[in-house]
Amino acid sequence: MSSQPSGVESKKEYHHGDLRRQLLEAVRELIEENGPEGFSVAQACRRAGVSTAAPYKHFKDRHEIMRGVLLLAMERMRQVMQDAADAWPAGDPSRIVALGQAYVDFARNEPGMFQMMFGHSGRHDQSPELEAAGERTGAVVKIVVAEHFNRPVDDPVVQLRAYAAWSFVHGHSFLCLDNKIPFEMPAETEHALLVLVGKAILPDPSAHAGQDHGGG
Amino acid sequence: MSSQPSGVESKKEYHHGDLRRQLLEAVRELIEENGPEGFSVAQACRRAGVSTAAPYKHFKDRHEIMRGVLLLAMERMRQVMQDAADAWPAGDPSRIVALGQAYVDFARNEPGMFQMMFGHSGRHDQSPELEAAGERTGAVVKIVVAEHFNRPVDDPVVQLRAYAAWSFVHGHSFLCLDNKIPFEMPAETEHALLVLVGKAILPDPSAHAGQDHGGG
DNA sequence: TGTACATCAGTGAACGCGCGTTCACTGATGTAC
DNA sequence: TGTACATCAGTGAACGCGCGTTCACTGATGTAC
Repeated sequence: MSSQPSGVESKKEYHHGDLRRQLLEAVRELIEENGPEGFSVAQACRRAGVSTAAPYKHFKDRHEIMRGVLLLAMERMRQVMQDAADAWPAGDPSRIVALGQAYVDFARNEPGMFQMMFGHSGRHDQSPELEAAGERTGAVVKIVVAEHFNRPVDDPVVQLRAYAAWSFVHGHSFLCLDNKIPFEMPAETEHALLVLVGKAILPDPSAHAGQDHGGG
Repeated sequence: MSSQPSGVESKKEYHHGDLRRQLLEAVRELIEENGPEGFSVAQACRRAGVSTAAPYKHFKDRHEIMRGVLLLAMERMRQVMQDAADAWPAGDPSRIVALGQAYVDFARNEPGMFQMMFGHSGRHDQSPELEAAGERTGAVVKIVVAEHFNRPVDDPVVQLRAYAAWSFVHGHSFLCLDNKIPFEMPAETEHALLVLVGKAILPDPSAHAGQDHGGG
């Protein structure tokens, strides 16, 4: 912030001043427009208004750019999920629904990023930082589920149920993006679906205990 | 079959005789090895032992090759799902679990194809034929769920519950491929998970009626 | 059965393209004195 | 405050690469007579 240039945006300067951030943003835009894999360093340069050699002052190579983009996206996702959960008091079942809704909404708002983060992984650009960011996001879900069941976070029931819930919203997100939903689903139906599956996978623990919550 | 050459495999002939099929197989292999997007027409030609111009006697362009590959994959998927369901009598709850397991197994056995079919769609290669094949696959799920609830296939309850179940196995499949499962999951735990979620999303309709199965 | 010929399914060389990355360079900035 | 200079963040031209596709061609095959 303090090292920014004088603030005259339109004035073309030799030193860009904010190129790193602007390249990451350009790549993000390109991916949203053309899909994951649908970007090139050269395109991002054109968009940022610099030569194709400029990025190499800030990044080792193409993959390091991608890792930067993914890291920011993962942090955005964690943030919207955390905010959604925080909108309800701890222990309220609506917290879980809100969390799932935030996940699906993120996928819908940033489909390119979402597909990049989950549809291509393993193959491509990974880093310890990115993995840590992913775990921080996963932790948000686990903590909310742990509160729901009033059990520790590493309890097998919490682990399994949290994973089951995540799988569901994850799958639903992908199917949304792929236009694979075989019927009309307005927002209120989607909400009802999230409530229905939420109740099914994460039943109120106080209701009827003694079921097989088991983990193997 | 009947138009095959004399059967001498190693003999190099001017006319290949089975190039179309062999190109599709080469592309499938390349995608499994290098991931979706990780293939080129040229590589497939090398693998099939023909010049890079040869494919254009059988396909209009790259996209038509892709569509061919995807169509075969979708049909394989439908087949394994149908077979898994048919291994149990109609109405048996195990039918649904077997269907889900077949879905996940397909994703694990053909990760490249699975990601190609679902992780990149919309953007790329689609066709009415492919869409129809996808609907045939979806129909397998819907029919089994309809039998389970003893309701017509187009009943809203069937539609919603079938979709919920599909979302779950779909998400689980993706998370498996991405190595995102945050704990150990041996085969029996996975089976237990499928049973658990199956029961939750598709409860025995004869048990306690009158719940909100609703569709928004 | 033998021959003429249309058709089919290959070849191999070439094309233009956009890409990621490197290179020597240059202009602006920050700092020591 | 003014100047010398190291450093930093750009430029623009060039590179080699693999790609999808086209082209004129050629050799094998099937068929009519």
